[in-house]
Amino acid sequence: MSDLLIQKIKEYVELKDEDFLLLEKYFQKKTMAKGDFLFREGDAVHHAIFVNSGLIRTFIIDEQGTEHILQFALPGWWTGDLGSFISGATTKFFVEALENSEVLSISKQSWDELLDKAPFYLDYHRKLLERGLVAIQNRLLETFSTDASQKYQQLMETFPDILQRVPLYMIASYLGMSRETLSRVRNQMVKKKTN
Amino acid sequence: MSDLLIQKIKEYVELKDEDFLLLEKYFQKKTMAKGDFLFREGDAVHHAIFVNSGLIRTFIIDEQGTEHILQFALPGWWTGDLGSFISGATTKFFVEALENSEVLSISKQSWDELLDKAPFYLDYHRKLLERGLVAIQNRLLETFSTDASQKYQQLMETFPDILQRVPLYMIASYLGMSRETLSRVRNQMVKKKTN
DNA sequence: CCAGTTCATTGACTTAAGTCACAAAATGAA
DNA sequence: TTCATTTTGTGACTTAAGTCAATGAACTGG
Repeated sequence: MSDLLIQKIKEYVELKDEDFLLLEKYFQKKTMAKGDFLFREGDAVHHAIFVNSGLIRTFIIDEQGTEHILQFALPGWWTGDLGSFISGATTKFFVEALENSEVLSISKQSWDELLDKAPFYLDYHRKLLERGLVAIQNRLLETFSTDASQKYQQLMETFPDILQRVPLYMIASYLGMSRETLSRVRNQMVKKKTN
Repeated sequence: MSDLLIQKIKEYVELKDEDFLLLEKYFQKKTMAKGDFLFREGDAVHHAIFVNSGLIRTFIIDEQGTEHILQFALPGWWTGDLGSFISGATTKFFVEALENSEVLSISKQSWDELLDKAPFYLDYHRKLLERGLVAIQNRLLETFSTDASQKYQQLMETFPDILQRVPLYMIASYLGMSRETLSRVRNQMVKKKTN
């Protein structure tokens, strides 16, 4: 079983020994090579995904053919498409491994069963949702109230590790700007520092 | 007790008669006149708010002094600041009644007790969070992939009622554009229709 | 270790949206 | 109704960011 998942759950709720024995049954380990897709636009999403190691991104492609990255999921994060997972509708997302990765996969059916049987899991899930909602709210407000340079600096502070691991054009996409703009922003910052 | 809250909960979970007797104890009715603030930046937020009637907005004011509206809460919606409510930190939000309104208020303490005692409420809350997270994700992706005109048209389709009830400069703020831009977008749409 | 791709940078130009200033409507309180 | 305030609309101009195109750097897989 994934020690990481157990560790993460413990950050939110109390876990007894028999509790994480229960978890074993529900999750399946899956390895992904860099470039593998977990699913693509149009797929039905019947699994929730927890990242054990590696790096996964979720993105959409809009009508103009432009990619927009919604999330970079590092170890300890959940990823996938919550909307499709709960509604059963086909997804608009692509989920791709940016590095060789290992994930835990749980089917919708198992998920519902687990929520039903394990109060601690329900509680964990709820707290995760609460924090997730707050985080994405903040991200939305940030897109409204900051310019390109501030967005980049903010990212550098909150997820410095991501900058080391993903190409800059993906960072730009995540921040909602063109790669050229990001390039210029970075350039400006270097100039200002050396002054 | 609020019939609306009960009705809303029933949209998500099964409710027995004794269940909504329980609810009575936890919520307090509060009336707000147009222009009243429920709380402001810097306040500690110890209550969650359910809108029974009227219209409430939540917004922040950024460093440049510009307002950014995060939400218009119509009857049946929850509002406030989830982040501060769960963490206890002071808020950056302003919550203001745009019309004379009636809300239900529940303290953090009661909230936790209710979640603990009433499994149906936990379930309702969880499902609400799930849908809320998906909705705000979609809003974020929309800000990345659409121009001013598309954003306005999208809003017209999803919340036509709001347009009747709030000044346009607030709509503009909600959509993340200046009031002048919104004015021009609307003007263009009229011209195109009459052609 | 080389060839071919992928990625980043830069300059020139375009464009969508913002800003400022003012005027015209609309609203609403006395 | 009237007067003051709030809200909306418009023109002129600015600006941040996008687009296009070309070049160079850096990986990477055989």
